[in-house]
Amino acid sequence: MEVDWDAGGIETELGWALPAVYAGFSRSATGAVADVPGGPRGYQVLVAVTTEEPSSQLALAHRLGIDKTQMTYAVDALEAGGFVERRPDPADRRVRQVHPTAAGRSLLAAARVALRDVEGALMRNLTATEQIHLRRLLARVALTAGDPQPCTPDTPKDDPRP
Amino acid sequence: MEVDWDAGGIETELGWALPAVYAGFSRSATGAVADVPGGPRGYQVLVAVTTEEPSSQLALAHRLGIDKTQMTYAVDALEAGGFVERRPDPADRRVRQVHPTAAGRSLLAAARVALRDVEGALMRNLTATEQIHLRRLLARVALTAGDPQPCTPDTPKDDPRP
DNA sequence: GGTAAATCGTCTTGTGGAGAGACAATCGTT
DNA sequence: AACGATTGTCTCTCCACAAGACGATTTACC
Repeated sequence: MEVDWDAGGIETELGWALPAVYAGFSRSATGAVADVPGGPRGYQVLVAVTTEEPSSQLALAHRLGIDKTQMTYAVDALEAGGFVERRPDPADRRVRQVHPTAAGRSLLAAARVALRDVEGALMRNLTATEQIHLRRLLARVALTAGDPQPCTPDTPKDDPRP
Repeated sequence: MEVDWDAGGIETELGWALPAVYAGFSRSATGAVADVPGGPRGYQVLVAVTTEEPSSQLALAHRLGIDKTQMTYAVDALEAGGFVERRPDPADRRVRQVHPTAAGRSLLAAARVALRDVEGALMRNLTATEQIHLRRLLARVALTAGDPQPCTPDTPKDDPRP
């Protein structure tokens, strides 16, 4: 179950490991958040609206990296289940602030627990410390992954081959 | 540019970081391997056939995690460009072994260099050591990510979502 | 030895999600 | 009050993906 890093096989490719991990996570996570209306998308919306200041659906969509048209469906599903509610912004009646309800907060707490179990199962051959490291490294990369190729002339050109 | 890990925001979710990193990588990598017929899929096939023993297309598809029908298209595109060739297996004439040509090996070498640059740009706010750590951790998780839920007796299996 | 079942690779077809565009409602500016 | 800009929703199209069918070939069984 070890990887030969000098052979240059398919395991050493980010283009193989990243989709593989993502596919495995999606498969498990979809079941873990099955109770959340809208599926994984609805879960993300629920996390954002409970941990951040209320903003417009458009800003929310841009932050979560999804299309604005899909945001409509996700909020529709959550609102139909009574987990969030749309409130017209008193300052700008075009925007609909999305607020979580008490049921939404409890649903999020339950889903979070189920998701943590799934994530632990996904990274089961990593130690607890390594899991934390992987989470932090991924989050830091994701922070700049959305920017479309900035011209960084000072990018270190050293060989990142393990 | 730092993450507040105690707030439980969206940045702390694997379900946010993983798709974000994967989307950023796909966007950049698609351009880096644009010269490879078949795109990213063709690149993966090229890596596999040059670093592993020749096997059937079906085994190759299962190893790369792609569908057998797509493997046909990928090999078709690579063969049309003269980068791989199908050889009938002398032991079993049903299977077609996929062998790389000299042009395929040089194309792979060039694409690998371009891909390493793209990957370095993606992880540009990580040190070289951290990049190596991330690669290894991802690869180790990916090794078991394909197995469908091996030993989690406390997870309810009653959710076959469509 | 002959026949039936199984396997590999290819082709055709259906399906689901994702994104672009249009449209009504609303705000800011002049 | 009039015009352009922005937000949220709806509709449409496109495309990647997978399931099934089919010919070619091998293996198992009688």
